[in-house]
Amino acid sequence: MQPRTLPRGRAAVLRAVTGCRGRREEQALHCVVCKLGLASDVVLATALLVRYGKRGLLGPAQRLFDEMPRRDAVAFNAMLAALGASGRAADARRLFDRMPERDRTPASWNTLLTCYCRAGDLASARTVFEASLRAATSSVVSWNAMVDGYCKAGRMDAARELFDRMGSSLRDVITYNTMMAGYLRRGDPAAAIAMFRRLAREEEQTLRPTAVTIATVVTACTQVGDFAFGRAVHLSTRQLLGTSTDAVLSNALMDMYFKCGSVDRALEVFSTMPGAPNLFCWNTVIAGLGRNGRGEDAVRAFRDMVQTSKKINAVKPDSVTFVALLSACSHSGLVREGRELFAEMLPAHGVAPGAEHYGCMVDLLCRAGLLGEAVQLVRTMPVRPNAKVLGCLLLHARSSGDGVTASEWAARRIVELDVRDGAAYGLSNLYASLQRWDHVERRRSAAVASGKEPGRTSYDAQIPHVR
DNA sequence: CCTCACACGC
Repeated sequence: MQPRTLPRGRAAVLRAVTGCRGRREEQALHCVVCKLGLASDVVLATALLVRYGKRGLLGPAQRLFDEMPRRDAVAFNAMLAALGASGRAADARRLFDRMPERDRTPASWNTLLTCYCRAGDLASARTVFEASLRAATSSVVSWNAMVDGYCKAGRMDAARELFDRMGSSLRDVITYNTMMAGYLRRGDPAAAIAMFRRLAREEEQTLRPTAVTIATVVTACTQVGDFAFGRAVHLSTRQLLGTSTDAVLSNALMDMYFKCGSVDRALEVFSTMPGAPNLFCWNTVIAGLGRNGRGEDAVRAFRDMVQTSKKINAVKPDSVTFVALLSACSHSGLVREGRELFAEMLPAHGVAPGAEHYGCMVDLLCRAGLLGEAVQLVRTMPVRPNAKVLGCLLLHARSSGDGVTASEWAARRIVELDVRDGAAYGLSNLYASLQRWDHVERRRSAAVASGKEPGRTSYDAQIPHVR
């Protein structure tokens, strides 16, 4: 049933639903839709369903779907995707089997395929893929979805096999983007760059890179440290893309420039990026300034973020923002600022300090020689101190004159840590370097006896800092 | 209105 009135209003509501972010906006728009008597509009209901589904709110999504007076293939697909996003592949399968026109809707097959991939059931995904090939409901999207499934499962060999089977006539730029992202995720940025070069070389006439392609290859350059090639890609972006950059690409470029020490170029990207910076961009800037020893500027950027957010669009600092910010204070020795920002986290910004934030503060206080205050903070913290926090304390306690009691205290807390925690196990290696053999023996035999001895961890890499 | 790709802190 199409509404007789408000056709323009309907279009405006639809645009608002597809463009909104944040759950409060969604709920408000849902109310507006109901109040305007548009709840039975399949298109609007589907748009709302998609929002809820992406947020993992399966209940409201299911209710919208159930209350639709009639359901088209798009509504079914949206519901399938919502189930998939919540890991409910079996429920998606049952809904798919109930679909009246599924043989003529390729998107449904692709959605089901993706549901299985997300649930980690690659075998079922492959079965759906092969069936869609036989049923002639497949398209390049089906191939890309299957390739992505293998990539996300870390099976790059299987992904590569499909990539080769596709041939240049079937592959599109998303196939390339998917493979590049897969290699990056597996920790092989060189292979991602090789893919990019192949795209540029072989598919020059037919395929154009997208902003995603450029963002991915720039990230790969950052990871291998090939800043020359990353810079070259940046300079030819306009020519490659034909359009200007987007927020994601700007973010990748800023990250690269910060990590190679080109603070000015990073800030230039920031100030010329299209639209208002989102949370990711602010976090990158704050972290980037911090890692380049520009703590004061990082704090200033944070203040800017909070100020501008009040006016235009609500970008609220999150947990990552404060890790970046407090680390920046720590690296630049900004004790007073760090303390103030830490104190205002929950009351002013609604972000509850977690173990990682306490870790930053302990680091900050220890570096400034305020060992007593650091111990006091760990003693009173509402979160269970983790191996990083205690390790930091122990590290600094040893080198300070009044650190004996702090050292003993931290040592006792460390012994209480869960041996199954990789970082906690790593701490026993730290003990080894400190000649605390008695503790090492006790902890190791406990770990081996319980059959839960983990492998070496990244924490080991921190040991050379101990002197 | 739906199905495939990308970005941040230790």
